[in-house]
Amino acid sequence: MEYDFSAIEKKWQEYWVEHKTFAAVTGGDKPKFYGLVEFPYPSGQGLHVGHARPYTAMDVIARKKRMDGYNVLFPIGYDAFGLPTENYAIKNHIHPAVVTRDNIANFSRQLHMLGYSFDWDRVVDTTDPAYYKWTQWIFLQMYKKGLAYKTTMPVNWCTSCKCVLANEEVVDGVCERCGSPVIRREKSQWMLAITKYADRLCDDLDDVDFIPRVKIQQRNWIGRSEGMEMNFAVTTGDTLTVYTTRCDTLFGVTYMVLSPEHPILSGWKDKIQNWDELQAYKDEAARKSDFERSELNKDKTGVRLEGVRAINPATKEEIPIYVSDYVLMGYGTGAVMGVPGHDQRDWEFARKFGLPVIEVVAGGDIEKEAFTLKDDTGTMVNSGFLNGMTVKDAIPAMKQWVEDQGIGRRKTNYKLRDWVFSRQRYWGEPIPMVKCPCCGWVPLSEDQLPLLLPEVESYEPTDTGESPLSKMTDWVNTTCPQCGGPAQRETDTMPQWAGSSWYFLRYMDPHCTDGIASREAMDYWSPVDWYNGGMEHTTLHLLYSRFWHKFLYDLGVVPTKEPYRKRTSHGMILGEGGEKMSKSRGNVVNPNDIVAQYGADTLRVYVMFIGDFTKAAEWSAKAVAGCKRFLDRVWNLCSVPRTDDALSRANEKEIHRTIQKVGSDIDEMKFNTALAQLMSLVNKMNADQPSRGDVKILLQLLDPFAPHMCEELWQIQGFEGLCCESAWPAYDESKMVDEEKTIAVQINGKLRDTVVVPAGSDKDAVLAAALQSRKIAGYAEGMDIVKVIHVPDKLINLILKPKK
RNA sequence: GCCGCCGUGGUGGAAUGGUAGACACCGUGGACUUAAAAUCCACUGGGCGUUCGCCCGUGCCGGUUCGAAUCCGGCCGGCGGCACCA
Repeated sequence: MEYDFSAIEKKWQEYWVEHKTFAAVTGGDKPKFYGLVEFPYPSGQGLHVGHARPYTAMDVIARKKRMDGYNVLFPIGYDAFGLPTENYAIKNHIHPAVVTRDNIANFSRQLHMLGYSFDWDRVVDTTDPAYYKWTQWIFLQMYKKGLAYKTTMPVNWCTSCKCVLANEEVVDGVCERCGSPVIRREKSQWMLAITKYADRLCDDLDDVDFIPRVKIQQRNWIGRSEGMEMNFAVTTGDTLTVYTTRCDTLFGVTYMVLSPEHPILSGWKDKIQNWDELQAYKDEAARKSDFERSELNKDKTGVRLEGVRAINPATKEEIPIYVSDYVLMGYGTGAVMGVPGHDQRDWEFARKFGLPVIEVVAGGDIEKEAFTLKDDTGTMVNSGFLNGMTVKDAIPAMKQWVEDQGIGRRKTNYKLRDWVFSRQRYWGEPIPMVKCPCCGWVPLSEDQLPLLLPEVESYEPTDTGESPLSKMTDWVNTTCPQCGGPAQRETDTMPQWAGSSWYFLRYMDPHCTDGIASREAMDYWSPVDWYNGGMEHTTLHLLYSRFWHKFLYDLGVVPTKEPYRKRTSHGMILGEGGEKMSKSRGNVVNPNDIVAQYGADTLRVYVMFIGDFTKAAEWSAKAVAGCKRFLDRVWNLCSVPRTDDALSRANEKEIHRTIQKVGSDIDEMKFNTALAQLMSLVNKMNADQPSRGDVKILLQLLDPFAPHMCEELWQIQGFEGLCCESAWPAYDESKMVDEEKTIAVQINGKLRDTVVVPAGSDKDAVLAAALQSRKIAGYAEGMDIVKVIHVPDKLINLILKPKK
């Protein structure tokens, strides 16, 4: 018989809302648990099954934690600023706030429809002025501490969005969001000095429980390297500073290379004999985007400076200086020492320009390729006082020598760049800064916050690269907070990452009016105990929010150094056929359709059963139906009156095992095997009719996955209170043991038979039983038993040799 | 190029040193039905042989071990991240 899922699910969803069943209360005696999922961007398409997987997973965890006796905070909100809404507003001439309101209403309805146990009194919306007031406040604190600054720099400009992008938002030379080409433009931008936190963002990863992949990717992105800055004397009389991680190879330096943008070049204009050639090369490099420069990495280009040479401080020999675009101005000093014997790029460059290649570390074949060391092997040669040393010893020895000579110093470098924080768009948080002709940039005073977005007639971005706000002269023209004279507001807005960098703090106290959240609430709920989200946010949102949190920690605003104790990640749900779901492929599954056809509980069970949670999984309509069949079986089993509150003898053992397995599997996010175990238990109960006590435990164990149905059946069986508020059942290991065990019998490591023996039988007893087997006796005929390996209750392996 | 992950039936996947394929999907046969759907029961890795067995089998080749999907080395293939970062 099928159950009436639509009536049952509606009934319990309304009950939970009306009774605020899942409202979190700050404080109390219970231990707290704060489970977090990434809040959605409320797009016009509505919720996607891609949301359902991570949301259901954390809902299962949150529901189980409540049954485990935790005080659980499981909140949701909307990351609602952003381009799609703005573009939709432009196209349809609707205010983005209206679009946002409608989309949020739709998302909210869908999230309720899936039965998530969110605390609906704590919903956060980043576009709410009561929220973005505090986003602006954090920006002002950063400005006051010198972490927010405005500078003119080449930026990534998306030709379609007509907007600046952060480095992290440019993927393969195109805009991460719209796929249009990204070009370089000089623009004045607000920047956040995330690089000042680079070391802590790296080091503090040691103290958090993030999955290794996330830690590796963050460390990779930060790209810390320990090396030296070294000064090379130049024949012009000045010095050239390079950065290197391989100072041990100094004797192998046969040339220098400068970035085309290196500022020292202009000072050498009258000394460089081939200036015209150099200028032409610089002009060409300037026309290329970073992407083009790195894409053309097959063939090295460059210009040799005529009339200027450097001196190798180790060999005292004069060496040529080149300009080449493989050296980037943005990393290190914009100048490198060329060590062709031991750096592959230098090797290629030297080959192309006919430069000498000197071996200073023996062990490779520098005729064929550079001998670059990965594991500190090799011995120093042709290197004066370093000769005979291992590389491991040579590096500190050379560092010491360079410092003693006063020609260099130890230096740490990072790939991480400061965060480009301005966007030339309307639908974002206004940056609360005023430009005064007398005072320069002046922050708004905190009592002026929130600085509201003005109503504009058109949200169209401008081709000049100015925000739509720049046309709002009434809003732009203001007075200087410092001198009171006429001044102009900043018209750029913040990127979408701003609002999401601290939203988890707001959930702790979402209606707080005198701070981002009350100290009491933050002391109680911090840190987030478990944050699950997508790998695509590892180098963006996750890094940015850790940075903001550390800044707030330094201000004394938040109580912990790190925002998240534990971070896990889910795999994507792919369309049928194994491709990414997308509108253009037409393979998008809408949760509304699945819920209408099978109910929310089936969708929840399916997305948890689909496969390993951490890996990508392919949608299968057939398998969804299988999950519905499972729930129908549960319904049929549990909706008939049952008697006897004790566990039935027939099912007792399997029930205790299931309690243990489902509990540990949920804790480890192995939802698929938890459900497999529950399916086995249901199959068992179908064979051996369950008692009322059996049914009770089944409902409790299944409740996190299929909460509506379990709650209904709980009521039908007449159990007290709510199933979701009952205590997670305990298992008794002594009730799980088998009296008899089936033992695998191997001959020389190959399985030949099985025997049944009493549990806990010793080696001799098992051996005796094995030899009783006709098959085993047949194998043992005419053989000596040389050795017997016994694994208690599992296996016995007889090593046989022919009798002499 | 560097870093990381992965490779198991027709399919999704279990099993992380001890009976490979749990659980499910698909498929086949049966029961029920006037019939179909639904439901229930049985079978379901490949091959040889048919009461009962035997051989092969976790991308490929080797190694360690009494015993390897699992550990180690080397290939092949796929996915993700970073990428002229000195």
